[in-house]
Amino acid sequence: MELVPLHGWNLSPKQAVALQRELRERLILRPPPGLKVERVAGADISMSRGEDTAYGGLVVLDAGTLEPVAKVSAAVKLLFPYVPGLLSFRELPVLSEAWARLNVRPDVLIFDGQGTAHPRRFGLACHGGLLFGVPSIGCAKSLLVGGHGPLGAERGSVAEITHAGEVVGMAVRTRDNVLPVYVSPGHMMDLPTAVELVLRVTSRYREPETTRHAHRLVNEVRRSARGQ
DNA sequence: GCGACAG
DNA sequence: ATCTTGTCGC
Repeated sequence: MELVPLHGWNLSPKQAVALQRELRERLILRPPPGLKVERVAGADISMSRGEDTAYGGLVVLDAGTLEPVAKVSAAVKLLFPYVPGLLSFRELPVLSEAWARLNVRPDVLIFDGQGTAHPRRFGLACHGGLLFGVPSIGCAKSLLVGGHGPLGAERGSVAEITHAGEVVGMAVRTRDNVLPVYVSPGHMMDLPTAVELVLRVTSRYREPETTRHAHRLVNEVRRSARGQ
């Protein structure tokens, strides 16, 4: 699939922060009118302890059956360190390579990380959605910023995530009596739609099937690339 | 200055 | 993210 030319990746953390402040102005925090979700994709990366190579992958699922219809992966040398708040600069170079190899366009892409639930409202899902030109959602396993009140123990229970007086996302219980996931819109998305979609692609496990498939894919790719 | 801190 | 054994619970 096509990439939207945004910028290079050889940046300092300082430059990355400045870029986030610029790029966030381009975000559209509402879904395209009449959005029909027939294909949902997940993205993830994997790496080994002392290695500097990252493996990135995307898996597109049929939204009705949740069966994979396309898988792509790539391996790239890591350029950027892990800095809380700047995760996209570490993960998107590899994911871009994988995206370029994809020949099926998903209607929505779910990232393993935050969307607007970010100190500058520009998490991985926002950056990725903008770069790939696709509606996107952030679905993280833990919070980066903000907090939320209690939520019911049943699947479907939610609680607003607030930060600096703003509602930036939603804690969502995807399974009864299991820790919630943290959902926030990325690009071309709003919070209610993001929550609805995450629940739609989550069934037997805490995390969306998209994320689980992508996670398995990149780990398989890394294991089979090991030693070569 | 002190802690918190997606993956 | 990754490194790892056992263990609690449905």
